Amino acid sequence: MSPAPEGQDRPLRRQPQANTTPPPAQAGFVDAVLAVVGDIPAGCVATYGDVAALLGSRAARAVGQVMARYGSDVAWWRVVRAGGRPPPGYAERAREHYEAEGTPLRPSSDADGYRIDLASCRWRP
DNA sequence: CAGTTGACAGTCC
DNA sequence: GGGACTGCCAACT
Repeated sequence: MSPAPEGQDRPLRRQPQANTTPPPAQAGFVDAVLAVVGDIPAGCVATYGDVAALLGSRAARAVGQVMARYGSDVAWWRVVRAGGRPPPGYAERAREHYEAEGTPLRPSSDADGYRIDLASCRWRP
């Protein structure tokens, strides 16, 4: 196929926020992340990079920040890292949700003791 | 206003 | 197959 060597991807142009006076906190990025996470069906998971990509940004880390602060109101366990690994420190809590929702897990020798089978349950918009 | 942080991803060795 | 560095973006101090 075409090599498409175009290095200039211009993926960007985040949605303009008409709101110049953010009341509680600019819910622009936050609301977007929570909305995407809320769209993930039970039994499926998405990576931080996927969520960020849906927002039109590569800010995978920013997504994690939102989850850390506002994730308490969403299914944060449905958002995992690349490689199908749950967030460090939350592996046990996430595992409870995965088993409850029927998310395909795979045994692992990692400290977490398990891994998410992204190949089978990676959510795709 | 500038620097630091942070539940990451992707590539290179 | 695993480890280290860099890049990216948004919020916090």
